[in-house]
Amino acid sequence: MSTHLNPQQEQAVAHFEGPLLVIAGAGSGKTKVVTERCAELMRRGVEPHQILGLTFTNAAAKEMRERIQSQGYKSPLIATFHSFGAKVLRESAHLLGFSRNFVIYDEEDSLKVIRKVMKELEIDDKKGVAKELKAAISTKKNDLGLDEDESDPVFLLYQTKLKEYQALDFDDLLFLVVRLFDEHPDELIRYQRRYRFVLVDEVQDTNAAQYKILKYLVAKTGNLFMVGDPDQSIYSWRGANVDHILNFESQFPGGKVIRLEQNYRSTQTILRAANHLIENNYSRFEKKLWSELGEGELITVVELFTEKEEARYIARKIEDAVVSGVSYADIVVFYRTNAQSRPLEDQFLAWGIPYRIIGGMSFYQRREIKDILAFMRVALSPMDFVAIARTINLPKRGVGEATFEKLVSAAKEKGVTFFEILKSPEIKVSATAKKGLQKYVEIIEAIREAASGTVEDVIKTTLSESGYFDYLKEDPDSSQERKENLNELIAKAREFESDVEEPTLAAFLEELSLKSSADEGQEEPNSISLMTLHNGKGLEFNHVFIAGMEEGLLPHANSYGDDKAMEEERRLCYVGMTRAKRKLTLTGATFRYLWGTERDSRPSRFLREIPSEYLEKDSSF
DNA sequence: AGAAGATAGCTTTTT
DNA sequence: GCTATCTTCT
Repeated sequence: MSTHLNPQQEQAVAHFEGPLLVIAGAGSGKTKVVTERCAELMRRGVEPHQILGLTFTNAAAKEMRERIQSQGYKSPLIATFHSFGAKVLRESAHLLGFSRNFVIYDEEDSLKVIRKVMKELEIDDKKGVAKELKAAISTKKNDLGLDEDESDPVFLLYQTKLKEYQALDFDDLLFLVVRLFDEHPDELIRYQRRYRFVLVDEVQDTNAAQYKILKYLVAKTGNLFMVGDPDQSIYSWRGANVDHILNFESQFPGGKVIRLEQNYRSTQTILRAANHLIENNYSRFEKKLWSELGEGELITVVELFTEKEEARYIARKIEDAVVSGVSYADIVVFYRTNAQSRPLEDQFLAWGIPYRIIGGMSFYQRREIKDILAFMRVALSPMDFVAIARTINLPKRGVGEATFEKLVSAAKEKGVTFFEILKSPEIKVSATAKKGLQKYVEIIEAIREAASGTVEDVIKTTLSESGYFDYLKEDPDSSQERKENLNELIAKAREFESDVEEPTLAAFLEELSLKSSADEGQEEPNSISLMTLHNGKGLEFNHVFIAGMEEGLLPHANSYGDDKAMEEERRLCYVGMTRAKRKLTLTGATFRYLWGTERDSRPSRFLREIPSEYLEKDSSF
């Protein structure tokens, strides 16, 4: 075994069978322990295909795979929960009444289904209602909070429609796996036999459905290796439940707990400050992080006048750091809300500081990308009505909503597919609509034909057959940028073609639908990073700025009066602080434009919770 | 069917 | 103040 592990790490790596919970504090070498443990299992003769590693993000899964491979081992299956769910359901969804060619709906697609459901149930589609209903369904699925005889008409109709469209939403990728295991024990046994050892990263973020899947998978062997940190639980608003960690000992009697408390990332000053902050939380799993990396510099705290001043200050400090030899890539600016990026971007542009924004609007959510992907989806999954509705009149070819609805109900009545109706000679629609529909069928069939070739060809066929570039010219302001994005999509397809063993169109579409904005663009190497605190988890930087250390922002005003939410805000701040290796700077503004009006801001309570011995006020401006 | 005007939103969002 | 979506008008 490697000698570069500390005793606790070594103990975790050496663990063989039975349940183990590793409480891994920030910067305590968590990834190293997980990958070493995988390697150690294989050294002991466990085959790679007997191991399953589960993560929350594609990035984390990729990092683990690469680290295992770099040690000369074949990587086991390391997947996100959702892509694992998709994999299971591709094998077994027929048992639940779904084709194995189901499509995966993202938030936008699902919302369209909800709006359709609301229309049919005559629910007034006021602003935000659809989103609320979607969120309620999402919570139900993630919390496994469904009654035996679920009677919510919205939920029932929504699920019926998804099945009709042969589509699953993100939550179904977990929820239906649970249902599969509930209802088909023989299927469960297959997976239990396949994966003798299960590892989970960031277990503090698991929701009830994910936890149930874990418990199912290891029910026979108990070989569950969980790594997480309750102090970094920042997704409870998405259904994550820290109790899964806190109740580990009662859930897995005889399970072992190991704490990794030595931090290899931050200076003592930063770490002690973060420790003091988090100790203000009541519900915790007590642990004490320590570091040997020296005291280092004090944490700089500055209150500027406005958000513009704040951005200017940060820009100046970045330039100072760069002049003294720090590289741009070593610097990050965190904020609580995406809206805060605007003034920062303005200043960085003015100062010529190269930056990139992580998260935010995803490439794959852009309209032109979704349009083209929708065409391809229809070619592959002719029941995908969300994609059909999106493309049938794109570009405009005289097929309006009324015509579309007429056709849909006609198909339902006659019990034939939508495309059969389109081809049937007796459809009674206007002449223009008829012509348009004919054209549409031609487009889809051309794409379907191209689908036996490369993904790149399919995209090119889609673009030319649909006349999409001409359509883009209608809006000259945006056409150039959208065109570039589409070329980027072609480039990604090419990349996919060379990276993947079986680069089918279906595989391409699945990969894209499970990809997030944070997975993109590691390309620009020498630039600072801008991101929300949520997106910072798992990362580290030499210099960390946290902007907007103000009441109302961090902690966010929506957490006032809710102790649990307030503690999560504190953890969010803690996560941000513990990203810093050497230098941490906390900034805020006295006046801030928010929603169009200027508002007074008071410094964040979290600043007062950090002992002043670790802080220095900067008054050099 | 389509486009211009009106209105209500607005925290985070691994997938 | 910005912008995504809804309504209304042609």
